[in-house]
Amino acid sequence: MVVTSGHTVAGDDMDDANPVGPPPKRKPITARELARLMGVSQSAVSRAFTPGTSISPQLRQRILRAAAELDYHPNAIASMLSTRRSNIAGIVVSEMQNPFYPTLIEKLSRELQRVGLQSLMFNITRGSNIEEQLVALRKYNVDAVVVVSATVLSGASLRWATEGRAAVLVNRTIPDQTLTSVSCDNVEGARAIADHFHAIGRRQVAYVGGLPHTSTNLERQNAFITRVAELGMTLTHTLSGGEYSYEAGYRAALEIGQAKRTDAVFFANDILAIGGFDAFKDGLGLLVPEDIAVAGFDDVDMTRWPRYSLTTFRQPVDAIIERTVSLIIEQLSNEDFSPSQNPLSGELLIRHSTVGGRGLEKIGLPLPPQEQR
Amino acid sequence: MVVTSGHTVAGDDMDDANPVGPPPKRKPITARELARLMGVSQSAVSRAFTPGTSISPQLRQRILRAAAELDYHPNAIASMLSTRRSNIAGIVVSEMQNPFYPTLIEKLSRELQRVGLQSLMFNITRGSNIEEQLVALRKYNVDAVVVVSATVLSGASLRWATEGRAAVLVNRTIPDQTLTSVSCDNVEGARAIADHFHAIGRRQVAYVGGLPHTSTNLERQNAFITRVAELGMTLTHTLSGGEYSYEAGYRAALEIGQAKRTDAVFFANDILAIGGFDAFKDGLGLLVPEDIAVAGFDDVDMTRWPRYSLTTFRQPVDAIIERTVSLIIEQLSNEDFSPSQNPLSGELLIRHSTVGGRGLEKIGLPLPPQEQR
DNA sequence: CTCGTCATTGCATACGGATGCAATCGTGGC
DNA sequence: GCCACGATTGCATCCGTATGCAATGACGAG
Repeated sequence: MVVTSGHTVAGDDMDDANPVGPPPKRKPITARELARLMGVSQSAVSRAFTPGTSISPQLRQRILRAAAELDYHPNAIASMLSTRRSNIAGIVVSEMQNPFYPTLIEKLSRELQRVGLQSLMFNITRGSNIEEQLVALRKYNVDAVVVVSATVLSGASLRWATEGRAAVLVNRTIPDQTLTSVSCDNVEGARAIADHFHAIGRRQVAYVGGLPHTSTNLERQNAFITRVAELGMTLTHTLSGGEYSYEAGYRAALEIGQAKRTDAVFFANDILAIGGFDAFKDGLGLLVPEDIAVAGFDDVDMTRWPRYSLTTFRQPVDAIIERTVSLIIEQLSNEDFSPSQNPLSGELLIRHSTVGGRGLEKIGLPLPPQEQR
Repeated sequence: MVVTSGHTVAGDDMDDANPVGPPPKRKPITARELARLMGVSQSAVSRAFTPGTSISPQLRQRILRAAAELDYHPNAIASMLSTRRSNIAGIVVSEMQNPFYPTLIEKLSRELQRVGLQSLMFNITRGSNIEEQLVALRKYNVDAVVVVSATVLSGASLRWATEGRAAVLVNRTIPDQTLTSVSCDNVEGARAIADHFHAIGRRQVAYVGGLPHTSTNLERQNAFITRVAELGMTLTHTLSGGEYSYEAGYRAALEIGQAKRTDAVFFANDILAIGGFDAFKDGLGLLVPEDIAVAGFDDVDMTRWPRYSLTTFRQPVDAIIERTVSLIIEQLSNEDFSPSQNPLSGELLIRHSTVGGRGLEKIGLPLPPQEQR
């Protein structure tokens, strides 16, 4: 048996001609090379870059300095393979017409980055094969999964996709509560809106929902209806916009406004509410809030625009993100971790769409001071 | 269990924030195990999952079936290490107040996913050490980088971060043009707005910019000013909002409106324009477009809301994304690829903020048919 | 019936770093 | 001056796949 180890560098010869250049680019320096150049072991290099390992401060410094000089950076892929930790969080999102979510995702991604997790986006599109898209989540071995997709995914899919890793559902739940979720307290919010309508003397109220089968929609709707009944108000309409869009809000508002027996409407989110607001004012010539009061949910930027000055229930975005990140960290470190549901308190923001000019004072520029960013 | 090693800890708080904790979870099945169970070689398993490899259809089927049964999926991390291809694109973003960008990023990420690239988000925050944040880009060995961050990053940083990999700058350029960029044709857009103002009889026009030193702002401003001069119109103001925000537009509009000698304003993006619109109407009681015409840039959703019906220059988002993705694919396959600048044509959308009710007919619902999505 | 060819499949090793364990070095105690 | 012990450092091996090359098998030509 011939053991021609080493020796012939490559099948160079003539068939070196490879027209296509599919594989690599200029190779970055590796830990081994750095080590060889410095006359130390590759282990030393590895340890120099790993906090809490056994290595003398001097050697570590020497290595770090040399690394900086030679532009060496540990290859994260290789680390992942040996440590079985990717330091990557998968963020599962789907179509978002609601500007609330891009904002949330950006902040979330920033926070995750701060604790050492990069965010890998997984866009789930309604049409295509969902299970198949989730396979990627598992293949990439992400340490954690944050699901910010209200729809599309079933509980079963989610359980499968997140099996064996840290996971948090944001603003959605699954019926059996086997997964940890963090959300705005929809019940609190919807009740607050109902209470507010009552407090300003409205008695004929309506609800306009968004995507029918989402937990956000159902929770807000049920809580609102319940509270409205408790307060002895009349529920004139319960509509579903079918989606969380401006047009859906506009359409629903036309229907409500034309019936002329409603004096306050709670839209399940701000975009719906803004569409409704425009329909009442421009489409039907009603006065807001005199003829009809309008409230939304989320507190997106636009609610603060003077045209709308929309009363809304602010989702505690920062708290949601903070809790999400800390729950993930906890799951990553605790062997035993049991799923929990985490509704977080929001805040009712009363603006001109429910309380006329007398009740609040417009300040020169669009934003009342306490709401300035 | 870990017995906290009293690590001397480099208090050198290079806050290498790493979520700590026991790495592993329940181990998924590997190719080797699958192979052993089936009595074939690990290579066979690998080949079964790699298109275009030498393996009989029968064996491939047998393996794929068994894999499905045992819930085996090739570990992407390990593949990356072997192939030196991560199939990941890094998307570099920074603070975005402009809703145009989240939308773009979502679509971009979806398209990249369609061609087999997952998107890893890199949020660059203005405050912190930028170079340090870019290191991650290199450590993760992303195959490609898409920069959608108008600001913050210098050309030098970008060149370093993207060195040796496919890269595309979206809606920004760097002076020396050593990197490929794809953007909306700002010059075309700004000229179109100027022409439009001229066509509707305006002669006293103003420009309101956003972030002063961004290429988008500079290009739009210069092209507008030039064209205005060519057409013999008077440029009454050239303001910089300082940022692309509603408030900045509002403020600038107050200043312009109070001077009472301007009859058309081009805002460098839609958010500025909407702020300006509200300032003119609510803040100053002017009529739009009768007293003053307002135009924006981007064509975000809100421009179509009936309240605003904002004339704007539509960025060819789909074309931008398509070109970006194809340029990336090209760079990934071509050894020699030279950077190019790719301005793409947009489209002037004339709406009511420049042409009164006579000129356009409002259709029942908010969106004129040809603009329905 | 024998040999060459092509199609499959297995074997061995590389990818770049992490880490258990052994080897080495420096020190203080006796 | 000798030995034990803790602090460092190096060695060898593993993480899970991909892939060049050799081995095996099937099949048609001569």
